[in-house]
Amino acid sequence: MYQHYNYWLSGLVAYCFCEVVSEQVLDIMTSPKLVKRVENLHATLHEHNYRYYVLADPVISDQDYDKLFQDLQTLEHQNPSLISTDSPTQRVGSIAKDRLFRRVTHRIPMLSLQNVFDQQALLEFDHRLKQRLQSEGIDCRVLQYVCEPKLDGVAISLFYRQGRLEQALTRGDGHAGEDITSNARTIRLIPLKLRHQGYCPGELEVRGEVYISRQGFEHLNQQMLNRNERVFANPRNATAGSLRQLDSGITAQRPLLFCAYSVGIHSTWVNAPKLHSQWLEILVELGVPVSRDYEVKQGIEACMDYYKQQLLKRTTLDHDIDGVVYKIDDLHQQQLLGSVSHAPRWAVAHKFPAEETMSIVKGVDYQVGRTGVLTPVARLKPTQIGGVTVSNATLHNIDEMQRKDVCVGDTVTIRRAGDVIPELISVSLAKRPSYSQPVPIPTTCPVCGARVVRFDKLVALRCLGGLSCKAQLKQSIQHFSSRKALNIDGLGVQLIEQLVDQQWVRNVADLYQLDKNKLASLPRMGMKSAENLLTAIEHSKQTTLTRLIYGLGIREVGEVTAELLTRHFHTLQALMQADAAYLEQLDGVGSVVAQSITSFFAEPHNQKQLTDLQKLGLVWLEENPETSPKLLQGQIWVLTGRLRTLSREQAATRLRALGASVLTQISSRVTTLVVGEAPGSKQGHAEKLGIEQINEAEFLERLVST
DNA sequence: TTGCCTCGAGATCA
DNA sequence: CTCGAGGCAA
Repeated sequence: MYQHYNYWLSGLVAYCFCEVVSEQVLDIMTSPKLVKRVENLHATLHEHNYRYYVLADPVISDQDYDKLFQDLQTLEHQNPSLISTDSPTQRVGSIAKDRLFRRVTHRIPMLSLQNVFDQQALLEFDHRLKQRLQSEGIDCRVLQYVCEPKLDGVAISLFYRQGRLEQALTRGDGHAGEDITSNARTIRLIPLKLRHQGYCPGELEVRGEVYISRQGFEHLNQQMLNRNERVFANPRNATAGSLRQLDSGITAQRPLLFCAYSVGIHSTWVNAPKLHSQWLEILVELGVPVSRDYEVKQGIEACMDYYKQQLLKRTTLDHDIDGVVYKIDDLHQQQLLGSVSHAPRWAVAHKFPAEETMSIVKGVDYQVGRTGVLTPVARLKPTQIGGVTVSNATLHNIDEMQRKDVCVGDTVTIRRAGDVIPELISVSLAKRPSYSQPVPIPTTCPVCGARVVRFDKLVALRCLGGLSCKAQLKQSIQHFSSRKALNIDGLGVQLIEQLVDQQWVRNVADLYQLDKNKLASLPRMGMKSAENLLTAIEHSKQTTLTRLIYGLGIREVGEVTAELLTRHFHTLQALMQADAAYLEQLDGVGSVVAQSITSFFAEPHNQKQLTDLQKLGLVWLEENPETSPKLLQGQIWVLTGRLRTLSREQAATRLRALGASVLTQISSRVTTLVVGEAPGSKQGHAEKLGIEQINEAEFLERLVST
């Protein structure tokens, strides 16, 4: 630990130096001898770093290392032209100029992992894989897995070009993450330059976890305490917080560690590995740290042994792990298995049982959601669990609450499900106090007093107050102004609360008639804030049909459906006139959604709302400019039979991307029918109506040419 | 659901 | 200095 600490200090020294150096514009003639000397120092320091961090087998003392490090610094200081970006002294750059981290798309998405919590689910996982592989003609009575501990930190991706660290990204939503290169460079376990240049692929993306050791965490918090700053709640938050610093000088002072667990994009070469475990070995040779605890196992039973072994080992480790991960070792098998939307099929996280704690139910409140659904929420005596304080736990619905038999005053067991959402597991009847009362089921809304009903067969209670219920109104407005809807910047929950309570806003249209002076009179609002808000509101008047449809908060209509409706109808007028039967024909719209849409627009009150918005100057683009050009815009396509090259879902997605609507039934409005193998009755139907029919080859041709 | 960082702006005190 | 909003990660 303290050895690591010495190295961070060296990092600090480097920080001071490069600040000075960058201001000098010296251009001293450099002798070949000097160049050689600097190169040697680079190589030596990289080698010692590698031995220290990756192999955990240093061959020189810290003092000697620091001496070499300082030699290099002195040389670079005297000869700035010799400083290269992968020099061991260049870990800390300057403060990020552009105040936000740039968003960058991952070339291969960073998926998350399926989780299992017990042996049963794990056996099913293994069984599924065998079946899938067998159907691909692979003999696989025993699957070979790579087992490794699952570190509890923050996932990142490192991109190396010609062996040099070029870009570091956070995982983000898996699709795109943030560019944290300057912060990643300060982590000493992350090589700026890979070893064995000749052998390493030209492009290599390393994926792994940034984390903090328990000791490092204690030490950091002690430091924060000494400086009178706030301490971190747990190592993971400290890690995430450190990576988000705009000043990488601060990141450099944090005891961040790194451990790689896989490879993303990479150039291929003759001896490219065939196994995941071979990749891990290559990473070690390239100087990238990987877990020392990984093992290759034959069959899922062996994996379970590994799990038990790691579970025992857990407490002795210097860092948090929340489970172990099993991956199919054979890369070809991985490829055959492929992925589902959010996770690869060939890997699974076997999670350790979540930490459980006792707490006391101080009360149960009912929360009223945007659509009026009442959700019981247990208010708990604040309790530490897994490094955070939990004081609320949702009980989901009345059935759930009654099944668990929750009473006020009960002592209960809680845990964080999936390590995120607090969950009330059970009540301890033995500890139930005599005064405890069952939680009353409300018959009226706790917010507006309107009648509460429970529709047949539905578990949910619903407040009938509609928008005259303040809770529903507040949430509708929040939804309307949210980023993906009308995007009114600066209109947060607190402000909405006040606007509604003052009765200045009774519906979304009222937002467009707010008075600046009145606004400025609110607490924590001044002239400046009021002006900014009004500008943001004004700005939101120019919007798109998709945003408007989504923002209206029609039940069952989210982002995706809103986009779908825009693509198909193009105008609000057309959407409002569509009947349920027609809507249901749209691929992606079922009877429930169709019903929701028609009943929303049938409501006179909603119709008035829309005309009011228009009168107040709201305009929307009926084509969606936020997506690529639509060459099949306005066309309606139907698919029949089996396609050889694409799944039907893939084909539909491609068509929609080009602006076409995809329906499941033939009608006179359909423009084109794609006929695959073994077509159904749709073909005959289309024939009668004289609709254009094309086969798979023509279809593919059309996809490329448009 | 909680905790963290950053930003802008209001509040407070000298 | 403090707060609210917004964004991010698990």
